[in-house]
Amino acid sequence: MLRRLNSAATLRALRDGGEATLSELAKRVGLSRPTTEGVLGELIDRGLAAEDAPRPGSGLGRPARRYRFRAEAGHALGIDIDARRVRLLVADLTGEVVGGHRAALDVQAPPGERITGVRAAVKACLAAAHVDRQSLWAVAAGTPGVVAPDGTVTSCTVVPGWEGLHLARELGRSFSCPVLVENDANLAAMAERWRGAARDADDVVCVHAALHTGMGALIGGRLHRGRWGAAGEIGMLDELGLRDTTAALSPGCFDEAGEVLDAAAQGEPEAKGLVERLAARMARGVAAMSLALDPEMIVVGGPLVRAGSPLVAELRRRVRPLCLSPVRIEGSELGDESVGLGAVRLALDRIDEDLFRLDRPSRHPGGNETGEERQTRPSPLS
Amino acid sequence: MLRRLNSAATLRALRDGGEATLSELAKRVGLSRPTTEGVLGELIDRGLAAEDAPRPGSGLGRPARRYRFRAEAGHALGIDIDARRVRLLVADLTGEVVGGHRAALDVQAPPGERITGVRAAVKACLAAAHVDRQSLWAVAAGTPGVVAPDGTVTSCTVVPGWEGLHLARELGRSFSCPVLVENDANLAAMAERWRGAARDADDVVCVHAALHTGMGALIGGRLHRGRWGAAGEIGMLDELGLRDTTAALSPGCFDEAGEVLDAAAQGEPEAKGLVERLAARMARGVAAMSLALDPEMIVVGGPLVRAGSPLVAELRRRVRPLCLSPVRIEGSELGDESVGLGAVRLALDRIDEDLFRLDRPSRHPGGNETGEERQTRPSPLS
DNA sequence: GGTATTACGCAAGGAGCTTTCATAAGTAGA
DNA sequence: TCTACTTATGAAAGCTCCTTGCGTAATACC
Repeated sequence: MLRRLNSAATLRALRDGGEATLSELAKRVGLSRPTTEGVLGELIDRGLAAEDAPRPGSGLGRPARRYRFRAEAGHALGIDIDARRVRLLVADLTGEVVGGHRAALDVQAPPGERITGVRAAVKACLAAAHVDRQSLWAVAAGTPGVVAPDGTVTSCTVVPGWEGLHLARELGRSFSCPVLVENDANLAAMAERWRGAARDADDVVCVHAALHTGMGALIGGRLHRGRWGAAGEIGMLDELGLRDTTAALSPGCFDEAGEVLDAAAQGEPEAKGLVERLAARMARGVAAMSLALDPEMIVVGGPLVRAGSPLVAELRRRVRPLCLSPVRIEGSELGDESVGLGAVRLALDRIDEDLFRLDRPSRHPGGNETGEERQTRPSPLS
Repeated sequence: MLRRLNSAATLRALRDGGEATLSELAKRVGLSRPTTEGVLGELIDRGLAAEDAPRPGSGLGRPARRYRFRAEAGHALGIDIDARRVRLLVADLTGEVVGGHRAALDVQAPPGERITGVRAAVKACLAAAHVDRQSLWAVAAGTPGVVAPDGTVTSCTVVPGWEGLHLARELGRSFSCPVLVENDANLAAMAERWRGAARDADDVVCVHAALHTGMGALIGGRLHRGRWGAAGEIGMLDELGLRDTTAALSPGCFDEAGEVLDAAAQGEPEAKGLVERLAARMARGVAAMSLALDPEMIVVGGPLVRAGSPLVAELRRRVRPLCLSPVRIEGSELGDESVGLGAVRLALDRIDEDLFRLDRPSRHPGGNETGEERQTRPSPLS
């Protein structure tokens, strides 16, 4: 009944507002103290809250007992898989990153081998962070390409053999918690809104400039995947200049492109010219997305963005005249962690969904699922 | 408290499920009969429910008292203003259209005169439908051009002098209820999802083919306006072929374009060729939107769409190969009522927002507002 | 006209939240 | 060191709202 509601509200207040005394918490939630006390007892039983040592000398009167959200009760794992490497981040329930790991992958390796590499990296990551596998409540992975709602990679040009793989199911074998798979640009967008340049924007587009430039969009603060997970792939239209973006810098070799970027960031004129031409080429694609969605801001990230690179400034200069609205355009500050961070955020969102659902308050979120289920609105019972 | 919740749930069940007896309603909502009884009494006091005559002979036992949603308690008015005419639709609280009206407007008339014309049309419409002005609980108007969140027309190429007008405020003077203003393509999208071709789709794009072709998008079943109300204006990019779409059929004259459309619908070869060429030109723009959003379906409507016109079929043929996903493309079935119907739906949504909000159950939704307020999530109190 | 059936209305019971009051556990000052 | 003040705790009483259960009312069928 309505105990659920108050329980969820209290949990949220405790987590988002940080450690608090009973009275503080009661005021924060808007409930009476005895009720809050009861709810807290329940939360402690479920392992989601814990009592801290009281702090003496912090004021007049009897010292209040202090309670905190037990962030270490569970963890979220974010995985960023691309053609050449895998990056992992583990975070506790507040989103505090408690460990990470990275490992190289062979570009030409077949999918099975690639998955094996990911599994090994996960093992190493969890060991290093001293996080028990049972303590993982959700896992999310980002990959280049289009990811269908059920977690299958339906289209991917940059990872050989990746297409058609039911990645969510494959990864799911390693875990006993929900495993989500998502397009990398989409995750980058989530990361930018969570901890990046788009922190207070509800409608965000994230340009993920890489081999092929994809984009992710957050609408109303929520990820927009599209019916088949293909939202943001506007770069498929040739005339918009988002295809083979790396090749525009250096036809053929990826590392060479990196050198061009570094040189441009240092001001080397010829390299700068190349990057500026790339920006000019990409501008129509970014503008098309901006006109389609009219976002509050656009964050430009991905491997092709280096600190001090002229790419962002040049894009800003070229895109804005094409738009109707005064959209903000900023470079990413998250570097190459954006996708991994976004994956963590996605996993945390999945955990929250379980934690705050009103129909079934479980101590430990549900079992293994190899896909995403449709959102269902809670029943309006008493 | 939680009475509000049950009250709202009961109201919704009564409205969406139709007339019912007490026990039926209780079962529908999941509450006990006495509780439902109490809630219903409250709803009757608020004028939102009424008791019907019992139906004798409809079964064994004592005849049950029957209750119904009082749809006539309030009304929603939808206004469709374009360069040449204004169309109005009035509906009751269930969305049943109870009246309509249309009037011509002078294309060259200054905004003041245009507004006066609209006011007169509203008066005529309400009189014909026998709807009292006080009975209007919300009004929505659609117009070509970009409409800012506060109801100002910030950009409009087809209605002279329209740009910069605070249309929501101007129209608001005539009413004592909330007045919303929205882009016509956006409203068309809402109409298509409500009563048109996109009835069961959550992510919908509506192509509104007119002088300038704009698009509206529904994401997750909700209208996506964008930060400045400019979402869908992807046609501003020249290379996408959505600009001056009418001119492509007949440079100069609007009526002539209509003749071309009629001729094409009847199979006249030369006209058909013109329309097909137009579709080919528009295909990239529609595909761009489809790639950007990956909608479940695209509905093609607007003045340039006639029954039997080759435009829709040709667009379908040209757009789908450019997309990654198997998007459905259908022609509108709503004709020239789509914008007006969408306006009614928007007004009804505004009414629902008041009717089902949990913090303040008012008999009569709030006073005059000349803009849209930001959505605020209900407080999580007990 | 009697009986079976279904709905209504009232009363009792229970869950959950709030208010209130006495008590406990500290700090500040004499 | 003792007293007064302040603030938190714990238990009890009271309120609201929902539910269950029972007796009564109104109709159809035989």
